[in-house]
Amino acid sequence: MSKTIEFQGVAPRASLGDMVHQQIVEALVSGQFSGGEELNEVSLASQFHVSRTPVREALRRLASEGLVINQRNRQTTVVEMSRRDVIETYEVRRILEASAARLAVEQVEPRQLADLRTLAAAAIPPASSDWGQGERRFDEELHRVIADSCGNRKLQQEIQRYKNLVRFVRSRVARSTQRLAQGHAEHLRILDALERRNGAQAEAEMSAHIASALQCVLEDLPLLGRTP
Amino acid sequence: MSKTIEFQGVAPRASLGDMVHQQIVEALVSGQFSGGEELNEVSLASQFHVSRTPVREALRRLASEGLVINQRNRQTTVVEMSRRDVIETYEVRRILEASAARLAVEQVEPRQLADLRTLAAAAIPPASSDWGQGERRFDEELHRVIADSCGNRKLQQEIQRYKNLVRFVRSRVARSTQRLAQGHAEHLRILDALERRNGAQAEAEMSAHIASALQCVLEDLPLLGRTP
DNA sequence: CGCTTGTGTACTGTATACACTTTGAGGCAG
DNA sequence: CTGCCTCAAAGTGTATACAGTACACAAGCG
Repeated sequence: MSKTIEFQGVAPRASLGDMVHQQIVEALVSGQFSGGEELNEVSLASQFHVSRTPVREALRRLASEGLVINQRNRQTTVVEMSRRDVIETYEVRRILEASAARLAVEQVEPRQLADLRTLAAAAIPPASSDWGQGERRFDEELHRVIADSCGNRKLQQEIQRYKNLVRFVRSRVARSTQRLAQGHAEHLRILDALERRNGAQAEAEMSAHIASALQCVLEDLPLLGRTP
Repeated sequence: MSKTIEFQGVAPRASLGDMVHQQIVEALVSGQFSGGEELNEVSLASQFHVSRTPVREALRRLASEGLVINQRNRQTTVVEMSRRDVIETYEVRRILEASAARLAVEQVEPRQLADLRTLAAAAIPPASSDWGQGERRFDEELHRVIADSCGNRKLQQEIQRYKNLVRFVRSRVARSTQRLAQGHAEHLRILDALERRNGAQAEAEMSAHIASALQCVLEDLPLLGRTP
C-alpha cells in the first residue's frame, strides 16, 4: 500500500489530529480505501508528516463515528459493511432525516426555499448535458437546508454524523443516471411539501426518498466489503 | 477540588483509556460534577494513577458523546445544558426510542415480555414501600429490551449513546414519587402495546412517555448549569 | 506428518519530555 | 485610576521512547 494523502486546504487553527481526521474521512468517503483494509498508525503518521499521537486521536474519533474498527492491540481496520449494516444505517438515517423534514416545515425560511427552487431548476433532466452535476448540488443543499432548519441542533448533529457513513457507502456503488433522475423527482416532492408547510407530507416524502435510495444501493451491493 | 475517583470493578482486558472513560462517565451521570466544571488532564491522571495519554483519550471520547466540551488549548469542561439543550436531547431520544418501539413489536420474544410483566408486577404503586426501586428496575429493563429487540444494531447504538446524556440530565433533577408513579403507568401502556404487537401504538406510547418525562425534567430545570 | 512451543517481528498501549498557547497578575506610563 | 505591556504560570498539543501484546513462522516433539 503506497497511497499518498497530503494535507489540502485546512482550517488554520485546527489541531493536527483534526486535520488528519478530516483527511482520512475524505479518503474514506471518496472510496480510496477498501473495506477491511488495515490502517497502520506509523505509516499514516509518516504520510502526514506528524507523529503517531495525532494519528491515534484521529483513528479513535473515526471509530466513534463508525467508519473504522478499533480493537485493542489490533490494527485499526476500515469498516466492512454487510448488507445488513447498510440497511440499518439507511434506516437510522431515514428516521433522523424524516423527523428533521417534519420539523423543518416550521422554521425553514422562504428565502431558502426560493434558493432551492433555483437549484432545482438548474437540474431538470435531461435539460442539459450536466444536469446531473446540478442534481447532485440540489441534493446536497436540500438535505443540508432541512437538517439546518429543523430547529434542533442535536438532531442536526446526528444527521451530520450519519452523512459520512452514507457517503462511505455511496462511494462504493455507482449512481446511475436513472437513479439521479428518480432522486430528482423525489427531491421535488420533498421541496413541494416544505413549501406547503405540510410536516406530515414532508416526513413521508423524505422517508420514501431514503427508502428508495437504499433500494438502489442494495442492487449494487456485492461491490461492498473487502476487494482483494 | 479534591474529588477522589478510584477504579472499581472493570473489565480485565479494557485499556486504561476505556477504564478512565467509564469512571468519568459514572461520575458525570451520577452528578459528581457540576456543569461548566473544568476537568484538568494532569489532576485526573494523578487521581487515576495513569499518565495523561489515557486521560486525553477518555476526554476526547467523552466530548464525542456530548458529555464534555473540548476546545483547543482550553481545559475540557463538563457540558452545561441549557433548557434548549435538554429539550433537544429529549426530542432526539424520543425520535430514536419511539422508532425502536415500533420496530420492536416485530422481534421481541414472548419470554422477554413475560419477564417484563414480572418486573412490572413488583412495581405496582403503592403496593410496597420499595415499589419505587422496582419501578426504576422495570423502567431500565423496558427501555433496554426495546432497544435490544428493535432488530437494528445501529439504532440500538444511538439509543445507548443518548442514554448517558439522559442520565446526566436526570442526575441533576429530583425524580418525585409522583413522577415515578406516572412513569409506571406509561410503561405499562407501552408494554401493553408490545404484547398486542401493535407497532403504531407502541411508537405513540413511547413518544408520549418521553414527552411526559421531558415535562417533568423541565419543571426542575433551574437546577441545571453551573452551581457555584 | 501434525501438533505444540519457542521466538522474532511488527504492531499498539502508555509514559514522559518538550513546545506552544492562553491567561492573569503586576508594573509602568499616561 | 486606568490602560497597556511584559512575563510567569498553568494547561494543552505533539513527539518520542519504551513496554506489552498478538501473530507468524520455524524448530522440536510426539
